[in-house]
Amino acid sequence: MTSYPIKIVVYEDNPDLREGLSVLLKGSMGFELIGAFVNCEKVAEQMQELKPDVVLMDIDMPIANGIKGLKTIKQISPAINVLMFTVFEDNEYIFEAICSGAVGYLLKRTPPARLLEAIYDAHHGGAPMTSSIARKVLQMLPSQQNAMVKLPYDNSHNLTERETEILSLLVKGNSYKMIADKCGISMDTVRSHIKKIYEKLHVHSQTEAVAKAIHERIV
Amino acid sequence: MTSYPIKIVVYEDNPDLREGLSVLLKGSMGFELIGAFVNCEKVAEQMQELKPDVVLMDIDMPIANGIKGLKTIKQISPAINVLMFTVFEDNEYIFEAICSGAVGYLLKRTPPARLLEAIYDAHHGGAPMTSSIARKVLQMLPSQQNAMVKLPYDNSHNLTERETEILSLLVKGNSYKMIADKCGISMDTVRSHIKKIYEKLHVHSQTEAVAKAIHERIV
DNA sequence: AAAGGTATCACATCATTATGTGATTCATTT
DNA sequence: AAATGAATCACATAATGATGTGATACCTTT
Repeated sequence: MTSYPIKIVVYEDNPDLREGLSVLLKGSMGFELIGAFVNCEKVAEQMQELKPDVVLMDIDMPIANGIKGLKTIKQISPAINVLMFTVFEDNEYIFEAICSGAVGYLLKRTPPARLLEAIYDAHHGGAPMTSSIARKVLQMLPSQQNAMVKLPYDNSHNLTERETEILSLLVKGNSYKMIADKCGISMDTVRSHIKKIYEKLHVHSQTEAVAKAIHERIV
Repeated sequence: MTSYPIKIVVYEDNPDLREGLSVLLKGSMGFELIGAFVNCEKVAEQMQELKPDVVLMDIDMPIANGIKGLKTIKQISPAINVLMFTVFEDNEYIFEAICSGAVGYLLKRTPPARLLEAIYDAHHGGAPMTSSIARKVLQMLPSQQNAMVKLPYDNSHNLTERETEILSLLVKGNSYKMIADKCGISMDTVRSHIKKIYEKLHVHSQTEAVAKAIHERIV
């Protein structure tokens, strides 16, 4: 799954920067630059031919820009990890890039060592980004208020307190015996509670009850 | 808005670690530790009295845990930047912490220099987190846009296709027999797959496996 | 005082799950 | 050619779970 060295393709219209990246990657153990292009016009063919592990993608390029390139790549080979690489912390682009499957977002002023680290991380299942970008990403997430509002416990099934307690212990993976212990009651009582829970939830096994409990936010 | 030095409060039940953080912060220019506590029981009063800029919050503490503490803090003083600080990259907690307004998520094995950097970032509008946590956060984002772009399920447990399939059938409430039917294999084979799944997920019952599968977005 | 719901416990039985050991086939990697 | 891992099946046993039928005690609400 993870290969060594990491095969990298760069899209970057600035010749100096492209050259700089090329030198950096060539001089670094474990990284192999297998292609560097000025824009994304032929990204589809290039991906199919080169099969890189990681793509470093400038956003602001003439003719075919990086967001477009990203989308094309994720369409034809979703497994390739694309790192966006840009001068600006531009919210719009960040949002679009992340939603289109970019795995990270780096600024061009990232020091070389961090850049290599980021490429490594991207290849190994991480999503490298600066903390200020991360903050912007977090702002796209449901806020705490929303979360609060969206997460009331559902008790449309009219479970009693005890039943809810036992259900939540089930969700946490406790056996009947463990529940009996934790609640200080007999296993038979646990049984009878669980029987009642099944009736109320209209299920016939622990598994179903647990799945329903989590999905419907009962516990 | 940004103050100097950065005033920090730590919640951490491990005395060694608490002491270590204390020494680190005292020895670092620009950082001032103004409080360190073993749990979040009195977090409300402490916040009102100390008014820190950044809180470093352990998650797994006895009596009053870090998620609870986080929620209390964001309720009474939303401006305080809370950094979660934990041993585990546990999806459940990450999701809850981020949705509750945590500004970052650090692992305890973060080297001291990075830790200071993270606190600095948190205070200056960033959201420091490791790239692997960032990846998990990305997975929480609505992957609107093309259905093509599917952010990958968490497969950090390295389940095979077949195992994932069977796990998802379990989550839907199927018994071994039903799974055997639907997959066209024998019950014994289902058993052996499930045994393997348990090993990989480090669980010992259907219930635990199902809970983990849902919480960690494995299926 | 009666009725209804909750929480508790017991006994019984059958079904399902968990765990161990072992084996075969196929494809991939070394 | 050998090693590895995935997927398949079999047999066996112990533990756990599902379901049924009662029963007692304690609250509320009627």
